[in-house]
Amino acid sequence: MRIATWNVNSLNVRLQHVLDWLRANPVDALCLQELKLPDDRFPAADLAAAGYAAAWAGQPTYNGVAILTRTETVGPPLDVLRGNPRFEDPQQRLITATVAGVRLVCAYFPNGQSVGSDKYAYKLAWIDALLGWLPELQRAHPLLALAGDYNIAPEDRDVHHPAAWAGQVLCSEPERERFRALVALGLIDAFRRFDQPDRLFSWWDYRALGFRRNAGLRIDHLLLSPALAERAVSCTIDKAPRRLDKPSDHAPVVVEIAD
DNA sequence: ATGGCCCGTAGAACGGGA
Repeated sequence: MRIATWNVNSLNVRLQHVLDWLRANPVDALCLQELKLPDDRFPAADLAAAGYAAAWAGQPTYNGVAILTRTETVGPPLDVLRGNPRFEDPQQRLITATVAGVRLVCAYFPNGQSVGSDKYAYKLAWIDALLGWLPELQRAHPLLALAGDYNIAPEDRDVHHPAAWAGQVLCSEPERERFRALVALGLIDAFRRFDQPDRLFSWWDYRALGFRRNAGLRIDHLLLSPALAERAVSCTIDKAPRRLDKPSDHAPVVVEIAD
C-alpha cells in the first residue's frame, strides 16, 4: 500500500490539485493538513466521486486535518478519533483512523511562530502531549504511522541554509529534541531509510522565489513503527504539484509499504 | 541589505503561516 501526506494550505483552493494528484498517484491513504474550512464545507462528495472516502476534523479559517482512503482498495477510514485524548485543544490538528490494518495518525504540528513566543510554548506542549499519548497507541497498534506536517526540520541537512535558520523556529534545539524523542519511542523516519538526493525539501517559501531557488525545508514527515518500516520499499517527495499555478507551499511525501 | 507571498475573513487590513 501507499500512504502519503500533504499540507494543502486550504483544501478549498487546492481541491482540484488534490483530485488531479490522486488520479496520477492513486495512493491508498492521503493525510491532509491545513484544510482551512469548517466541517460542513468539506468536499466529501467530490472526493467520493474520485474514489476516496474521508474522515476529517475542520474549523473555520485555520488548521484542519483529514484522512482520505481509496475505497476500492482499502475501504473507508475506520475507528476514527479526533484529537489527542490527553490534550484538550480547540485547534483541529490531529485525526487518527485505521486503514488496511494500519493505525494512521494525521498530524498538523503547531508552527510556533517564533522561539520564545506563546505559540512556541504551545507547540512544545502540544508535542509533549503527543509524546505522552503515543506509547499507548504503539502498544495497541504494532502497525502505526505518524504522518503530517511536523513543522520541524530535524537536521541541518533538512535545511537549505542552516546558518540562517540556526536556532530559529522549525530548527531550534527544543523542537529537534522532540523530533528525536519521537524517534526514541521507536518510530522511524521513512525518508531517511532510503538513499535520497541532497537538498530535497518538502516546503518552499512563497516569497523570494523560494521554490525556484530551492530555498526549502524538510518539515513533512512519515514516521513508521518498526513493523511497518521494515516493509517500506520507498519514500519520495513529489515536487510536481509545487510547480503548478497557485500551488500549496508544501509537496506531498509518499511511502510505499510492501504487502 | 531588505524583504519579497498566500489564505481566510473581511468588506480594509490583519492574523497566521514557515
